[in-house]
Amino acid sequence: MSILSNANPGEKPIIYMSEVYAPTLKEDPADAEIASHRLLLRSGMIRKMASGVYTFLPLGMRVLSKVENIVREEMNKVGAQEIMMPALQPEELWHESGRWDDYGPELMRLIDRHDHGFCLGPTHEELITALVRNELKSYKQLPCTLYQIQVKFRDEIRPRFGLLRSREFIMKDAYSFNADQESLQQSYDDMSRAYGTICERCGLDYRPVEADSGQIGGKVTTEFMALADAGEAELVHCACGYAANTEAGACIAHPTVYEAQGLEKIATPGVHTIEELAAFLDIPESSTVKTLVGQDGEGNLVAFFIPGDHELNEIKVEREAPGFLFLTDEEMEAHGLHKGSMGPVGLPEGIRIIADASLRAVSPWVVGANEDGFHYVGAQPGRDFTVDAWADLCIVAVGDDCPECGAPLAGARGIEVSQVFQLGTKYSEAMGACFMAEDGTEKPFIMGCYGVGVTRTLAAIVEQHNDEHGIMWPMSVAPAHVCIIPLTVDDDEVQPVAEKLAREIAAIGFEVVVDDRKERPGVKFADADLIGWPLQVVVGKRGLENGTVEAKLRRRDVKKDISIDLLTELLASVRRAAKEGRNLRIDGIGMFDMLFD
RNA sequence: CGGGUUGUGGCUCAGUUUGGUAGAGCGCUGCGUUCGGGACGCAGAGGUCGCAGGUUCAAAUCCUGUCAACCCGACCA
Repeated sequence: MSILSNANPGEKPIIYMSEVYAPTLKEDPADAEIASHRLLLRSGMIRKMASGVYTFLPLGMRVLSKVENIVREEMNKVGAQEIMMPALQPEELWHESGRWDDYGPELMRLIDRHDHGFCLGPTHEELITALVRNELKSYKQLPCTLYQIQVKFRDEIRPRFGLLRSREFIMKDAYSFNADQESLQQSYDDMSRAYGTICERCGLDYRPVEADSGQIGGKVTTEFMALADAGEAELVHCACGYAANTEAGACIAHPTVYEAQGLEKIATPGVHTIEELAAFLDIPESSTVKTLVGQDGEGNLVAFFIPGDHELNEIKVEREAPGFLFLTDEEMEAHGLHKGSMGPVGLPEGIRIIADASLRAVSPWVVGANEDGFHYVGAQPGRDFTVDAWADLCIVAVGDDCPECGAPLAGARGIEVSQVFQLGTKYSEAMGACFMAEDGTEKPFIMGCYGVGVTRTLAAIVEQHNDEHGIMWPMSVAPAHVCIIPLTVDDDEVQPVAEKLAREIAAIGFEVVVDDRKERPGVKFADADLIGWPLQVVVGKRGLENGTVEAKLRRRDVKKDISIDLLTELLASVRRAAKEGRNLRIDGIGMFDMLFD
């Protein structure tokens, strides 16, 4: 596939910087911290209108369109059909799904003059389900996948990081309607593959990761994370390709064993935390066992046991004990529990004991003795106490075993640019969206939903492709491919050469801008680096004396004087080849790369 | 919603402690000199100092209230 996938064959119009509304900033805006926010503002691509609300200026708009088109092309390739639903959505549909009450304050609600309730859509499951329920009626019409690229609204608690977490953003959302689980899996796999391709075409270093399905519901889901320190998500990943969000990833800890002869109670004065216990015994925290007690939704007491060097994962806890809440200090007192020295041996009757699966292979344990200032070493499951259930309970940590290959996991931060879900029948059942199956029975659609944060993807690209001078756009999404910089614009030598080169390069399908502003060279160079054109071609009197121009590859930060004759010849041969219908592949910057090798 | 910080020309900030008629740099306009990595000189334009009250002869500065933005924590593409 060509990197220059958005280029149609034939000449492109040339863009003149003197006519472009692209106000660049010499200084960093005070309220921008991270690279993408800072550089998108400075390069004149976006402007803030309110907290978490941005305008796209012409250059930013060009990039946005390119990202959208990449998404659009990949969606069309897997047979999804583009539609456009309203951002303004009637309240009734949200009552049908139950989310008017469930979604919370993040839903932007409003009331029209007739006192009808509406919201600005944060997502479109309700609308799409309402759309198809009257018209998709037979299994013969399935599977069907629809998508749109549209603005979404979420009243974020705290908008931040520019486009990474905004209140109004562009999202591509797709919804598949399937007759059975097998078909859903097919749609899901197609989408996952398309999402990988989208990330690749956008030049992102990304990982598909195991994730939690959050508010949208459903069981099976994958997040696509662009690796970046500015990302809000923590993930673990492995050379074998496995990756997981730490919120949701399977955890295989390896607790270490502190050998003891038998159950032995030892005095541990002043010890209240795992850290203090490990220090007191001079053993690693991984050799201790942490006890956490709470009540499930039905009021039953539950005690969780996990390796001392790990944290309890609340999502996993919810699976084992729905409605689980930790006991307050007062409640612990009331149940005869001693904070800081709890353990499985001698727990009050009736407390259910659930232990992390990693502890199954470990015996004995170092635990609290349920007595202030005392702990047990050598506590043996089965002999000294009974574990009611074993489960995966911990937040996965760097160094834990990869569940796929067993190698130690590495840590990273990521930006969640997209996510695929298998929704199942949550919305189709709630909203009565059914079809007639082959066997003549009426069944609810099995649905999948698939989102790409388009504006977030744009920001993620900048996070991954920048240096101290500015942005380094990948060819595939750059606002234009080549910037010609005539160093003077009021003489009859430099400008005509710049014009001629611009036309020749545009003629073979590249997007060309000419920086014809009456600015000093330093200003043009600085702006070109800041905006991040993939290739710069500098035309100046000094070079013309030798018949050369200077070309600079932004991403490699290399400059080279190139003979104008040679360049013209090269461009002409590409043009000829195209005219003769020879399949000469113009793979973006690769063509220019060879000028530098 | 808790914790922290900040609101002063388009942008970045000083001035606030100790009240006394609003400053700098960048940007903008004009003229001139410059002209291969964010030039220089001269002359200009542009600010109810976030907003509302209060104290005072006098408030950017002190007091009260309020609004907004940003950063750190709990939600999410």
